[in-house]
Amino acid sequence: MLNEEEQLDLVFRALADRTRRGLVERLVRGPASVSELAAPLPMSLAAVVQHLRVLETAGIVRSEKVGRVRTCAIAPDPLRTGESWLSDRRTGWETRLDALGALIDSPGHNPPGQDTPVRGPNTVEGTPS
Amino acid sequence: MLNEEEQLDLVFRALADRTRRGLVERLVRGPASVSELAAPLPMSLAAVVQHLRVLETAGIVRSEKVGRVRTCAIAPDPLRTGESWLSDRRTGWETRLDALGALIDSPGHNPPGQDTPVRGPNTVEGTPS
DNA sequence: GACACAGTCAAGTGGTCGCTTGAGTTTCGC
DNA sequence: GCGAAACTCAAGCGACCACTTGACTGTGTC
Repeated sequence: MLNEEEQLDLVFRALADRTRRGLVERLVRGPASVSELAAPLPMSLAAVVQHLRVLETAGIVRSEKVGRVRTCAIAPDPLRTGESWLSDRRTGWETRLDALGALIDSPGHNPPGQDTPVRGPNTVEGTPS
Repeated sequence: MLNEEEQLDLVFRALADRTRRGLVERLVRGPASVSELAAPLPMSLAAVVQHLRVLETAGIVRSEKVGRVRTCAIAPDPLRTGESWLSDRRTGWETRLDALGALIDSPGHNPPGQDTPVRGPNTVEGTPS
């Protein structure tokens, strides 16, 4: 069990690497063995295994060994976690902007120009006494 | 100008850190100065500035200096980029699963059991001769 | 003009990352 | 049984990361 912050740490960190995103893109098209995943990549098999371990620790990939072959597949839940974090922040920002727009459109209000630095209604929000 | 892969590298790397995600969450609620952002955090101001630089390099934050105060704000486009990458992979995986489900449901088909290792219809996709 | 505020810059440090190499181990096909 | 295939493990290495400290620069206030 790991909380949401740890989960996000692992997921975003895992996806911050191009090789690992490539592995995810490949696995989205269907499961594959470690050797199949490593074949097109310009690095050692051991390196690919390490990348897979990062993805598996993040929960993005799960794998199962049968005989001498380890088969890997996507587990999409962590992707959803990252996606909804991003979506929540973005929509939060958009609704704030909308509210700000409504405020500016209200009659008798003097809207700031483009030369004015960007400032919200709650600039000193977290400021202590 | 930087291509999508570089953009994703920077965005996911920037969001892989808890402190930086915290800065984003704060900035979603409205713009703030560097000192305001640093005040509640248990680290030096210089460290916060470094985090902000990472976010700004990723394009997630933009900032403007007026007088001696630098005011930071969210720029949501990179968040969208990350969000849609995640969404595309996830939906890609889901549609593949749907197709697989339809295949299994088709009459006369012998579906694999739970004890069978996970395998798609295209396991040997990238395998060379 | 003196002083403090808000930030900037540069150097340094311990830790982690991505990758390699080399030496196992287990399993499959003959 | 024997050799090849498919990993697995561990050590090592250069680069990068998060953070600190200390010196410095521009800006507002008295």
